[in-house]
Order: sequence, then C-alpha cells, then structure tokens
Amino acid sequence: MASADGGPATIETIARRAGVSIASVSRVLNGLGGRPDTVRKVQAAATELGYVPNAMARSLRGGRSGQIAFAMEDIGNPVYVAMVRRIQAVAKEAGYRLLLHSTGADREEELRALRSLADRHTEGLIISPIRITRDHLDELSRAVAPVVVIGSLPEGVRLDNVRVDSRVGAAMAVAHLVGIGRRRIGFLNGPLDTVPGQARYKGYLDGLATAGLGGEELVESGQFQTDSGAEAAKRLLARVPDLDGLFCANDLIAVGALRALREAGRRVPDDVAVVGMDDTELARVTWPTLTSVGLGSARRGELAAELLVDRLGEGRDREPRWVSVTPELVARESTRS
Amino acid sequence: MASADGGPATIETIARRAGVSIASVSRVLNGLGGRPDTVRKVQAAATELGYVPNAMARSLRGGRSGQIAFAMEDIGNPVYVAMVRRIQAVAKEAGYRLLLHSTGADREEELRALRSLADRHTEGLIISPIRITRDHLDELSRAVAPVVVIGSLPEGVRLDNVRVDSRVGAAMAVAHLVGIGRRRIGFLNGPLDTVPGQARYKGYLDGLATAGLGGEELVESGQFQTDSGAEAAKRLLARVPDLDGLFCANDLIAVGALRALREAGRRVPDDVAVVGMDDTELARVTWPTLTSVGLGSARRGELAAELLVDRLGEGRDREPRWVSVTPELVARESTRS
DNA sequence: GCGCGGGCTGTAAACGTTTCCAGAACGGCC
DNA sequence: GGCCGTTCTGGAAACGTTTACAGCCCGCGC
Repeated sequence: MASADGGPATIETIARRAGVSIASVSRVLNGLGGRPDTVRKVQAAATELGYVPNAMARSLRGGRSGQIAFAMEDIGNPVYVAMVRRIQAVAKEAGYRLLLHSTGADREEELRALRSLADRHTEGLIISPIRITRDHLDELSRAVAPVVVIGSLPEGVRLDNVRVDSRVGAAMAVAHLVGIGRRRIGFLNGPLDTVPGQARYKGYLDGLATAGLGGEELVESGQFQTDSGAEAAKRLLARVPDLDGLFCANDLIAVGALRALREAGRRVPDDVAVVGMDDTELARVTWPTLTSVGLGSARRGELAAELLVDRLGEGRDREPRWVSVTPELVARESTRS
Repeated sequence: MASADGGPATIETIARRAGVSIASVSRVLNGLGGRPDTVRKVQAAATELGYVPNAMARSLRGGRSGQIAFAMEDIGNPVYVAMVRRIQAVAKEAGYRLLLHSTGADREEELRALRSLADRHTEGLIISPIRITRDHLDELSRAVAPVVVIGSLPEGVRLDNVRVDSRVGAAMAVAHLVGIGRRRIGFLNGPLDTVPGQARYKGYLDGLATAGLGGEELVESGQFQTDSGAEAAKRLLARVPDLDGLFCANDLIAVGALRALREAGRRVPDDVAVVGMDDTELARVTWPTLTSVGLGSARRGELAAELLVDRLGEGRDREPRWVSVTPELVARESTRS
C-alpha cells in the first residue's frame, strides 16, 4: 500500500526504509544482482510502499519511452482494425505501448504524429498514408526516429516499407468477374489522387485489357466510404443500365453499392456480380456475402510492426527493407455463378 | 535544420548560441516575457536549430504527461469506434493525446491500463468494463489518477460515471416489436455475468411483462459477437419454430441473427422482425437495414472525455458526477410492418 | 546625485531515474 | 594472517526541463 507521506514512493523512499543507497535500490529493482539480504530488504520495502517506477524519469535518463505509434486515416475503416490488432499484439510482445492517431487523411494531423517522434514521446511510427507527395517523403525521411510506411513508395526512397500490389489485386477481381461470364464490368473507385486509387484504377484497366474488354471505362470515383459508394453506384447504373459486373475499390464502397443495387431492383449476383477489396469483416456480414480481394491487412500490420521493433532494437543500422504481401481473392455469394 | 553536433538541440544548445542562460531560453519559449532583443535572439536560435522540447523532461519536472487513455473491450466493435472518435476529439481539443487499450475484457489487461496511471505515463483513464466486480471497483477507486467509468456502477461508488439505462432500452425494443403485432419474441443475449448482459435481460423481461407476454422466456446467450449471434439464433429457431420477433443484445449479434434467419429461410421482417442494440454503423449497412436501440455511444464518449478533462483541470476536487444518456429506438427495415 | 522599485537575468535546485566510478567487504589461496 | 580477485556498495553525475531566488540594471522621482 502506498504510504501517506508526501506523494508516491520513489527509489529514495525505498532506499531510506531499506537502509541502503538509491543506487542499490535501482540495481535490485532491475535485477542486476546484489547481496541476498540487500535484495530481500529492498524488495520488501518496495512492495510495502507499493512502489511503481516513474516512467517519465526512466525515459528521460534512458532515452526510451516504450511507446510506438500507428497513424492511419480513420479508425472506423475495418481494414485498419485488422492492422491495429496485429500491430498491437507485436508491440505488446516487444514491450511497447501503442498510440493511435486517426488522421482523417489530414496532412496536419500526420505532421502531429511526426512531431511526437521529435519530442521523444514516441520511439517509432508506423504510418499508412493514402496520399504520398514528394513533400511527405521528405518529412518522413527526415524524421528523427524510425518510420515504417504501409503502402507503396516510389523507387529509391530509403524507408522501411510494407506493400501489397493492389494493382494486381484489382486485375484479379476483374479476371474473376470475367471468369463467371460478365462482360460489362464497372469500377467504383476512391479518389484518383491517392496511391490506392491510382493503383486500383490501373489494375482495373489491366484486367479489362487482358480479357479483351478494353476501350470502354465504366468508372465512377468518390470517397472510400459507404455512402459515397452508394451514390457512385447509382450514377454508374444510370449511365450503364446493362452493367453485369462491378468491382469496388474497397469493401465500404462495395457495401454502399450493394445497397444501391438492391434499391435499383438488381439482384446480386444474378443481374450484377460484385467484388470488393480488402476482405474486411464486413464482407462476411453483408447479404449476399461479398467476394473480396484480400490485401493481407493483418499480415501487413504485423510485418510493419516487426520491422519497426527490429529497427528499434537489433536492426538499428540495417538497410531499409521492403516487404510485400500478395493479394488473394476470396469468393463468396456476390459472385456465385 | 537540426545541427550535426551531438544529438538533438536542447535549451542548452540554444542558450549557448544565443548567448543567454538556459533559464531565459525556457522563459522565452514559454512566452513568459523577456527583453525584446533576448526574445528575438532566442527565437532565432531555436528555429535555426530546429528545436523541439523533450516531452519526457518536461513531464518529469511538471508532472504532466499530456496523455489520457481509453480502455475498451475490443477495437473491432463499432460501438467503440463511435466512442473513440468523440473522445479523441475532446482530448485533442484540451491538448491531450489519446492512448487506446483494447483489453479483450481481460482483467489483466485492464490492470495494465491502471498501472500506466501509477507510472505517470497517463494522467487519466476512461474505462468501459463489461464486467464489474467488487474487486474491480476497489482497484479503480484506489487508482492514483482520475478514472471515468462508462457503464453502470453500483450505488455509492465514488467515481465519475457515464451511464445509459439499457434495461429501459431493451424494454423499448420489446415494446416496439409488440407494437407491430409480434407475440413470440425471442432474445439473443451476451454473457449473463456481464453488466450489459444483466441489464438487457431484465429489460427484455420488463418488456414482456408490460405486454402481458410474460411467463415464457425465449432466450439464448452467447458472446456479444456476430458468429456467436448466428449460432444462438439457430438454437433458438430450433426450439421455437414459430418465432416472430427477435431482440438482440447488440448489433453484432443481430447481424449474425440476420444471417442465420436467412439461411433458415425466414424472411425479415415478414416472418421474423429483428431489433438490435447500440445503433452502430452496421445497422445502416445490413439488408434489410436494422432497427436498433441507440445508446448514445458517441455522446457517452464525449461526456466521459469532458468529465475527465474537467477533473484534470478545474474540477480536481469536485464531487464525483454521474451523467446519463437516454436510449432511443431507430426504426429501419427489419421491423417494417 | 542618490535611492528605490520593477523588470530581466543567471545560478542553482529540483523532478526520479540509471550508471560510472572508486572504494569497501568478502572469500579463497598460499 | 596477508594478499589478491571478485562481488557489492554508495556517492555523484547525468538526462532536459521548469522555477525559486537573488542580483543586476535601468529609469524614475525627489
């Protein structure tokens, strides 16, 4: 139990009570040896006083805060939930606490996260930016502590990086739709000026070209969100009444599309087959359940966390490492033929 | 730009370059006056050196870490997403960072969160425990820094608290089902040994009693999760083939139930009308969209954060405050008559 | 011209640790 | 019993801030 005498116990309090020096207290509490009876006395005093080390003082001296951070766009997107879970697990395993920044894709917020590296609050950062500008990269490379990026980086950037080829993933989605006999395949995308928006758009074109369906782009863009997806779907249906396949740039958009299709009286998959992307928990929950291209979000989170933890320990000076994960299509009811 | 000379700039570096003492540097940087030319010199030096104050040193001296934490059961549950969003907003507004603990309802994990109060890492904690034992309360009341509980507390506990009467909410759900003519109303609950499990169960009974339908309990219990909800629904259907209304203790369970009902060939709402609870984003995404009893999760998060921030500032010594939010039923397709 | 008050300034202490260093205690060996 | 090597110990410095305190300089009023 904590003693009543002026604030929480410190090593000094313990030292006095045990009749030893603060240096000995510190050593015993950190398991660095000591004579058996010294150890006993110190431990007794510590538990009697309900001692808890002051993390701030420890960090100040040791230069380690024991915290890492993950900056993502939006905690509401289930794709990040999967990442956070695994990052959390790896971080905890390695003795780090996890700080979460939900940036809303706001540049200012991302900078706040970077700044907490500079103020020593946070020892390392995992960031998953959806827009990457030259500016961005400069900031990130100049950061005073290790940064791991989840998402594709331009060639030559010297940062640890976990990526997935979502262009290939998008092409897989189109190929799957073609494989079940669809020919008028639309694409609901997020903003084109984002990294994933670009990659998935290119993959969609790749897929059409491979199937010999090129030449006509049935594309609508919006945000990577449900409501926006529903609206985009409505616009596309109005433009292309004989649509029979639909690829959506993420599961949230797909969920919106399913709703819009239903409201327009189209049956899924009979009239229009739908494929989402990210393979989040949502895909198992909709009706019909949603075929989706998994981009290994849990795995990416895990890899990123491992890279970061490694760089904070052993791998302090190793070369930047680029790791990648391969997309995988999970077929469900929305494309049953 | 940071200077190359041995590590990041400190007030000492600045002091040397500006030709003043570290005390003056500190004062200028904190806006505590100084002669105009001193101020100018210090500010110039600080920006030239790209100075960022070391948060650990500052916390050590000032006793403030600028961090608060939120401990919840599972980041995957959308009900917490809503809370986190608002807590985040309030915290940021008041100049605090938010640390998230996903405890998995594990006692050990909750204790870890409490311990980070003791080690001064975190200045205050918002916790939403689903099980509350005497033990729990003792720990919480004994915490060395302010704690706000989201969830109902027994009488007499001296802790800030934000609550919602989910018993009344559950009764509302049943009343709504009765109102559209349902008579064989089932209930899919989470674990009975949790606070929400208890309250919702009682509310279900209240609802039946009010409608004169008491006497027969069509209840199945499981976890507060989708898959568990689907299984519970299956069991209930097997037992009660003529079920025509179903109240689920949260939206995740309801989503599972919708799936199970569909697989069993029951139409919603024609054969079985369904009501969920929490009114999460999921409710707008399912098909049919889900009628759900909202428990003001965003509002509860916001209130809790405000209580905590207040207690960390002005309200240091005020009496514990209990705030409550009223449930609200949002009717959607799953109970359209 | 002198004394006085007010603003600035610098020195130093404090926050609670960890760790370097020199010296003390101890055990074993001849 | 003396010497040596090992193990353990306590004093003190260091981490980077903030802040109490005392001294300085300045301008003002008499």
